Amino acid sequence: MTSNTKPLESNRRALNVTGLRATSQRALILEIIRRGHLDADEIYRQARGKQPNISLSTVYRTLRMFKKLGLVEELHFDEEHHHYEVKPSAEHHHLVCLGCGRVVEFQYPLARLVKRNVTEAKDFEITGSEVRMTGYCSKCRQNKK
Amino acid sequence: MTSNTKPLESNRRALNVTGLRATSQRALILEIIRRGHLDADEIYRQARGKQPNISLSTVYRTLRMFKKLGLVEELHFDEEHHHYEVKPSAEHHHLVCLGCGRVVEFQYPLARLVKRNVTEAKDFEITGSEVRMTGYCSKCRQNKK
DNA sequence: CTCAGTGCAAAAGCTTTGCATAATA
DNA sequence: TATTATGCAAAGCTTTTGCACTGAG
Repeated sequence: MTSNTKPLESNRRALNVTGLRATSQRALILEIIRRGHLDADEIYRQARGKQPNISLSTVYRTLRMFKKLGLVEELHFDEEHHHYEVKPSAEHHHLVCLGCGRVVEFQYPLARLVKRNVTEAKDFEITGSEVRMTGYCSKCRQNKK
Repeated sequence: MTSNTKPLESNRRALNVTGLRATSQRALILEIIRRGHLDADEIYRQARGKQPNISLSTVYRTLRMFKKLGLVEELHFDEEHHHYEVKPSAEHHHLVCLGCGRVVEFQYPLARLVKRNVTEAKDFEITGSEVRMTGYCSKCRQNKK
């Protein structure tokens, strides 16, 4: 492994902060997740491009680890696989196009709004929210016509 | 109170409308889903109480079928299993307590609100939404103290 | 009588785990 | 050096599928 990149270095530092050992696998996986919403297998495939020996178990173990540490978030875009993304600082949500599969993120303080306006939520401490709205983007609607 | 007039019978009729054959298994499964959010295995277990020969495959096949027909909706309360509920007429959402696992439903026109206020959603045709907010109910917060 | 639907067993995913080896602090 | 993390293979779950049989229409 000679081809080094800067982002991996900063990921290493991010890992050190957590008290975990900063292995090349973890730095690499974190780097890959930063690039988008991926499921375990896609992460594995991309990771093998840089580190051919990496194993799927490591990917899963690392993902579970990151999730527990709050470094990444697990999403449910489709019914099959979990997807992961680095945990964003601000509450944000997803629009998923059923036509092309594109995922659009948007920010909106829905949790706060729900807490304010929904009786059932008033005595509930909301710590996380996953909002996934599905439908069709303008392009796909045009194509269907 | 509730019409004890053979719910299975009315489910049969609901099935006939769809063009499917109204088997006893399908009527039973639909009846069980009406009673709450359950995953495939729980549905299977309950179904076997009434029909000991029913198979897990039938449960899965039926669930997939119902989902395709829009009779039931698939939810993702935990990371492990899919849960199902009969498709509600009004848009509604879920609060999931991470302490006791209780699921509270609430109604609020979030899709409309998002469509109105979120730029990214303006040219998006929203056909469905799954909103799942997690946290701790008042009881569990007290217990933690 | 026909063919969609079922039960059973086997297969196919996705994810986790046990254990010996390798790498980090 | 003392552990922690990894790779590999095997096991564990949930879900799907092939096939002969059953039952609804």
